[in-house]
Amino acid sequence: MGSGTREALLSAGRQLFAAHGYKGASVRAITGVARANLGAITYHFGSKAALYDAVLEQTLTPFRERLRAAANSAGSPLERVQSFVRAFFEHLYERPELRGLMVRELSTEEPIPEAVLVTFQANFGALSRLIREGQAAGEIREGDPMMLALATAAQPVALNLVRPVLEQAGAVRFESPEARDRLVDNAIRFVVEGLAARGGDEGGLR
Amino acid sequence: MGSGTREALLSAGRQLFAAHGYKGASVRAITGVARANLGAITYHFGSKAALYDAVLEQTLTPFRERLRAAANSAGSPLERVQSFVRAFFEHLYERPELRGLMVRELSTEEPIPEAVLVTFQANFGALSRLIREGQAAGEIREGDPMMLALATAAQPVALNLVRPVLEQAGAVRFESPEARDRLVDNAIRFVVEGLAARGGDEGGLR
DNA sequence: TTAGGTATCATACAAACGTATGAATGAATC
DNA sequence: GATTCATTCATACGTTTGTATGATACCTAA
Repeated sequence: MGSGTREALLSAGRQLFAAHGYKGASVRAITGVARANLGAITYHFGSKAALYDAVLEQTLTPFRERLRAAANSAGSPLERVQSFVRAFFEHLYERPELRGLMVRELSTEEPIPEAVLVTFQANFGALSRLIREGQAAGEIREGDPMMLALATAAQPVALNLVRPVLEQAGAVRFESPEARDRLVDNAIRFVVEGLAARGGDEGGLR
Repeated sequence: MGSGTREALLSAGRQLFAAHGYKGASVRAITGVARANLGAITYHFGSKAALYDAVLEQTLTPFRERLRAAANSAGSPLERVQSFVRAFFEHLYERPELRGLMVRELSTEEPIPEAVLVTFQANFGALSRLIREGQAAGEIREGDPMMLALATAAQPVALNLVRPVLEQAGAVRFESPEARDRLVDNAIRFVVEGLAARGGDEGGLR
């Protein structure tokens, strides 16, 4: 076991950094939630910034791997694009902290941490390759694969970003699983319509 | 004129809040950029929080009005959706600070300020109404107009959000106007494909 | 029991924070 | 020329920040 303190700090850090940002989450608040001593972060990680990096790494790695797995799943390229988008949604739903961390990282003007760049490139690369395959198979319409990948990934990214506003504005209820499913299905349908080649088999796959 | 100091504070605040967040932009930094005295924010706005609210209001109002104008422009509903999306992109491009402010506002877990909610509801409402019209005209496919509006707005929202990563990752160059145009055109094409009714006139409008 | 290393603890510290205060300034009003 | 009022200024205050320090506790190996 060594020390559960280290893991408690990572967990509290993930939660508080996501909710209040790097500056908004104080060392005292984090150690408080983790039921650890004030000096615990310095001892286990060296500094607050190092804890933040560790949190980012710990959060982004499973995300990266999940999307890679979805991209390599069974089915035609366009079907795998759908799996990819669905996995994107699901992962963000299951790990609410990821949203806050990701968004806060992107909104800043400070240099973007390595882990974020790596994750972006991996996910974005996987999706563009998938789209290129789909074009070769005649399943996806013509167009720059990178641009199409961006437009595709925009669905899970944006819909999760605006989630708190949707809830607070009362426009769409995310909490109910049925509403969430409808939203995800709608996004996937939208993506398929946006990507599908309009030759022979009309109407897309779903 | 009264005092250019007030405007200088708003301008510096807009810039620094967007770049570094609320907590990251100190009163000393803001008054420094504005070439004003340390006490100037207290004097002119009462507090740092009040300055932030003023910045938000000053930034969001023109945005709201621009999108409303685009939604009410000439053309068929689907053409007006395109104008809406294009105006969305253009406004975010012309006012880079809006991106940082908006995103940072959405990533937080604190209650969302009035001005943000109002802006969201106005823009989202205008877009859903447009889509409903398009459905009535047989120009836009079936589906919940709110869901379709979300999927549509996702393009400008997400593509602007990830902009710094795109630039830093070297994936897409935003700085060059031609690349930007290609990106916007691609997003609009994607939206039209995603929305268009597939009856009679195949292939969408653009 | 003793020694040694790891972890936790209560504090202390300097720096940065937002705000308050009262004096100085300058232009307009009488 | 004196008065008034809005503004700017230097400075001080009390908090909160991240980190450093040295003592204490705990477990393992001798």
